[in-house]
Amino acid sequence: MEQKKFYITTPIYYPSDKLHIGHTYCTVATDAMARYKRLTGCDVMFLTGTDEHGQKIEDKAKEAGVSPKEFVDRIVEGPKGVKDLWKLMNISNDRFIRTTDDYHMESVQKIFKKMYEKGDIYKGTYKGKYCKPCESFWTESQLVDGKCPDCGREVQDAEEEAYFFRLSKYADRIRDLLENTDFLQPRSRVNEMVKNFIDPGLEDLCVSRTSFTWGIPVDFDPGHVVYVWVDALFNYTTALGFLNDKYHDYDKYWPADVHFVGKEIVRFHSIIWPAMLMSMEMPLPKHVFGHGWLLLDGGKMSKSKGNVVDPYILAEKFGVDALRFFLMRTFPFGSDGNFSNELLIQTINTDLANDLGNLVSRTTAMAGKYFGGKLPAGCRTCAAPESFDTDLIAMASGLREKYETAMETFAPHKALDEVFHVIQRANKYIDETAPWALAKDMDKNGARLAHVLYNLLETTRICGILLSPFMPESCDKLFAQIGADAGVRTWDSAAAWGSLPEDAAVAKGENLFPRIDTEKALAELEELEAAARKAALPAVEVEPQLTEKVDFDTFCKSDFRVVKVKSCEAVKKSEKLLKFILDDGTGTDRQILSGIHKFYEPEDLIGKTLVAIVNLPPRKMMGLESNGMLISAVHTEHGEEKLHLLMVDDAIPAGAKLC
RNA sequence: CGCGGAGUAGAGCAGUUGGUAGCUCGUCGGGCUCAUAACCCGGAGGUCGCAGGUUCGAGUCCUGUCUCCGCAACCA
Repeated sequence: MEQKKFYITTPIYYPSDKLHIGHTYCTVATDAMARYKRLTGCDVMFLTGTDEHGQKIEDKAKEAGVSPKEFVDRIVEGPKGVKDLWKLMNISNDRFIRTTDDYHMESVQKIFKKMYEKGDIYKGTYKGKYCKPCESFWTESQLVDGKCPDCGREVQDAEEEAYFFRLSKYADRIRDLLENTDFLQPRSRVNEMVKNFIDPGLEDLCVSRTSFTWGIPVDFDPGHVVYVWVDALFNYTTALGFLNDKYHDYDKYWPADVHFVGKEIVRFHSIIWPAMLMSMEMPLPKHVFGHGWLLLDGGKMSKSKGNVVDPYILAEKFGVDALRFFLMRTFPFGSDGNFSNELLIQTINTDLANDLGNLVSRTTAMAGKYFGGKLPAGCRTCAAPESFDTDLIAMASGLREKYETAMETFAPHKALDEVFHVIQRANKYIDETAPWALAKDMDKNGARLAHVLYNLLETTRICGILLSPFMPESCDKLFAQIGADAGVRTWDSAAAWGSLPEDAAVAKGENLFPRIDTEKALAELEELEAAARKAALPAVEVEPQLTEKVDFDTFCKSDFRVVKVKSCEAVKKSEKLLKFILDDGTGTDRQILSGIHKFYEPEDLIGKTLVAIVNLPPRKMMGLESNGMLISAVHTEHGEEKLHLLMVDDAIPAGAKLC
């Protein structure tokens, strides 16, 4: 029998910033699906990647003072970059495409040309609003109060020459595809697409730009670069070797079985993408699934709100598998979900620690305690089963089918729900059978006890198999503890009750999922997140230099002198102020007050040689007179204010003038 | 009337084709002691946003209405 093919993709992410928990959600879901399909015996191709062109990245690179390529290289390949994150999350992608890869760029140029030659791409003018200072084009709808959304200045009508794709030509076929097939899922997204975009009429789509250069050049018309659509969407085919020689699996894997995408890009994948494929006379992907968003406090995550969740912190703190599991278990895949640290910890404690982890722990502990880790022969069968025996066995035996139904309809949360029903049933089974009571008379009940434990191990094994796409590492550990070797970790064996050998070597190991102290963990998380926010702020910031000039005479009127600290103490009832008595070389003590207690302890400053301006008019602070001001250097580090008093060589005598 | 989604026990959420309202946490009481102070059983707590309608019967279909959220050319 020929092996079934399964081709699945994530969106290619836009590396203008670090990726967050939302991207992780989508990629973990795709990974779980890919692993599930591999488990069932499919020949799987799992693709992810990055979409690296466009104005925004060009701008960001400029800001950072590097070339666009250097900029995206850092985010994609660099430490804690995209690839790093997927490695951390144990993502099993077979390929990773970057739209700046040579083979992809070459293919895109050919595709663009082909559509042009066919007449589906034509040259026209792109009308929009132009902001001269920002050098950027905006559409009417992007404007804020009719003004440039970036700088708030007036915009003017402008036109630029551009290529357009005849999207309108395919409107009827797209409508049919959406309304009369299960191409787009979940079904609720169909209405949204049809009513929003098809009903009002599809307009032709601008597919090239001249206003920026960071893109794939249109090879037959210098000055134009391919705008996002052709460049980004066709990655799903170029990564298989379509119109290039880098890979050779296009015929094998295309069309894709499913594209997993976020709901905000459903439009591109359910309207523009199939239309372009129709134009190219290529087969369409079988499904596009638009999953929901993770929300924070009911609103969406955004950089500007400063509420993005860092997957690195969570994975390091709670473990990769726990995080993967949480994302898939908690939120219905098609709709939005409310993310919170509390919910994450609660899910880990309830499902993983209390239910699954504890089930494995108590089962393996009893197998060890009562039978030395090896059940006696004959434990698989029971002459007179109780109703709860048959109940448990029936549930576990039928689990794979329910799980499969859920997975095939892209409902991983339901699949996991089914698994945990069985796990809960198994915990109940322990209470019903009370193995510790049986163990009191091994001669009489030994065989019965062995059977009970076998049933528990077997249930655990089946659950382990079905959980392995979600938590690969942890399930391996689980299998090792219950003595399930490779032969009984298979998809087939998940529906075959009794696959576990009677003499499997059971060995209680470390707790698979330790319980988490909620209060403590939340506090620590908050600290970590605060630290991360701080680290994200610029390392060092200094005040911009003044542009206004000061004439020399004015400057000379400021009398800067070297002074020595004779005494220094905190001013009573003041948080900030220090009172200095200084030797300024005149023979008379000078008193200066300075609000720097936050940075210095008074005793540390006695005897130091500082610089002060001495001809400022006297000023009262907290009832004390200050005659002058000590000179300090100030800057900001990670958003925190820093101050250093200007300290000079102690060899300089008090009163020396600075000029 | 731009489009879409959501409003269900104290909190967070499930509820394919209409048929006795469920889950997790919390709370109260009981059981057990193998286990990660975990596990098992039971109780209290909801007029399923509001108002109508269809139906023998509606959280589930229809109409109206209120509130919240998202989208409206590239934030998963």
